[in-house]
Amino acid sequence: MNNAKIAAAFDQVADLLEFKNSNPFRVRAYRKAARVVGDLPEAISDIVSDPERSLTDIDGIGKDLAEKCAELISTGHLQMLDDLLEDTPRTVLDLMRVPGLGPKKAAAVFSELGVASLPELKAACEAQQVRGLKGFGAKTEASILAGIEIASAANQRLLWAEADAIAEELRTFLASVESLEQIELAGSYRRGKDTVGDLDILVVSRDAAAVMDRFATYPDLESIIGRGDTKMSIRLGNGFQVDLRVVPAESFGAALQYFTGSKDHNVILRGKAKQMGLKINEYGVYRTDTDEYVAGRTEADVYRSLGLPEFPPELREARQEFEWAEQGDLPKLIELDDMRGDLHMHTTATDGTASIDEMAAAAQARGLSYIAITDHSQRVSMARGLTPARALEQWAEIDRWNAANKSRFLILKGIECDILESGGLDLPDDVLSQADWVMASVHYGQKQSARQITDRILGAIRNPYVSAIAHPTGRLLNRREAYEVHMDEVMQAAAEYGKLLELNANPHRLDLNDVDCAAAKKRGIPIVISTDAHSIDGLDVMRFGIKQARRAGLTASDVANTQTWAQLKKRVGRS
DNA sequence: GCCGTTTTCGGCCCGACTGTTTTCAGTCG
Repeated sequence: MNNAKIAAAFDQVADLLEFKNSNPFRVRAYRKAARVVGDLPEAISDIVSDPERSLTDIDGIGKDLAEKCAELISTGHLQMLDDLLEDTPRTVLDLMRVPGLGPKKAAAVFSELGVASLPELKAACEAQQVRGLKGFGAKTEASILAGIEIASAANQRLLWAEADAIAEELRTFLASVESLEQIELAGSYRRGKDTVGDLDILVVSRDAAAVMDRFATYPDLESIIGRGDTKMSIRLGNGFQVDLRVVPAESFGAALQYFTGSKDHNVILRGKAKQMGLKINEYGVYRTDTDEYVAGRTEADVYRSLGLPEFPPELREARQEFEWAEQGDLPKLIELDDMRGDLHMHTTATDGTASIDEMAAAAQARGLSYIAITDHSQRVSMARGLTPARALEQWAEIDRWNAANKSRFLILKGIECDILESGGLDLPDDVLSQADWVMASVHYGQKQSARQITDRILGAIRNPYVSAIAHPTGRLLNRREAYEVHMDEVMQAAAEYGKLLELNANPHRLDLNDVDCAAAKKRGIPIVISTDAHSIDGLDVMRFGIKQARRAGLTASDVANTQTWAQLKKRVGRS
């Protein structure tokens, strides 16, 4: 029972309690516990089994939730959740995914009409039964009907990279409004979350109506959800929602802070304001007693008025940022310019589309001073993985390239060596020993048990020629869950054997995730951020990895490939 | 259900918008 599963159980309890119209603060307690457990950079089970420690030391975990964690770990079940599920079928939770249908209205259709799933809801709307309920009308019924399709869509969240493309397009589109003075995107997009549920645009304009009119003509607009004096929401063709808010200039910083969130970060901020005799909303910071405006023009002003540093958006997750600020050691987060090398990429030798020479030129053009060519090994037959002979042949070619190019740019002889299903590596040690840089990764047998997969990875870590584990959990965002793996054991071994872990910057992977990267940092394991490029353009995904690294609180010194190869070489045991 | 240099009880962030109302509840972020 890992942290993610405990968090999922608590989240489900929160959903069901909310549906049952329980005390909203109790619901919030479960939600907060789910988040705190999910964000924790160490295993709950480790804390439970340590007699010196107590879960109640974790903020948001009291006596009751500590016991529920212990119950989940020892039995694999939560009696309370099982009981709740007996009262309420799991499918009713789908009802609350319909925009406009919250817990109250969902409960009403369930208890009054016996509607327990999206298809039943659709039928009830079409039979015009829903409009008869108290608090419902024909318009509500119509909007529910329209919303069912949105709720049925499997993936509501976009990859950050996809959201980024839309965000930049919208920014350009709205920038042509003459009265527009400032524009910024907020929300989880600005915080750099790996997936984004919607976009929040903030603008300052003398003429709000002009901005909204322009917004209403956005080419990909599917429907207008609502429009008021200061707020307008639209839905795009892909179902993605975009909110636009027009705020006065003296409130821009406060609004940006407010709508960037996260919600939990803001709750803490408000609490702190309250203690100082201040109140804070999206219009600014005000004195509680006199309502006098204190700050709001810039985010820095808002935070300063509360005696806090301007947190980078990526850190605003109510994890450790307030603690860091208090101790005065908010980390100086890594930036794209800190990167000196890229240690994971493919060429035409396997499934890439560019040659070694082309990849080297493209990497140089991007300001890097070294790369590792890491084509697949033979087991990955679909990609024509390299046999020992072909690997040695490629490395000889790289030697010739380095000899011929007297520039300071360096190509490393690398390999992405498959960790076989049966354990062990896909290439013999006498071949691996001739590489400068060996990444080991799991591609097959991802459905094996956590024990099997963990042992395979531990075996790779113990191999003296392996430098790093690539995409350590195998997840593909919106497509495939991470395989089962005991990450705490992997990290312990990585720390012990001096091996590195990858943060794969491909926007579909972003693997390790932010929480695991933070855990690695805590254990002193260097992270290598790499693009896994299969083409020249593939080298440009580095910035997505940097975003995620920042969310983990990583600095340049936590990331191995901010160093020169001469420095890094010592770390990975090459002489 | 959590939490405590105002507290072990009584708080727990706050405002915009919509639809159904006729002063407000529900939803959302």
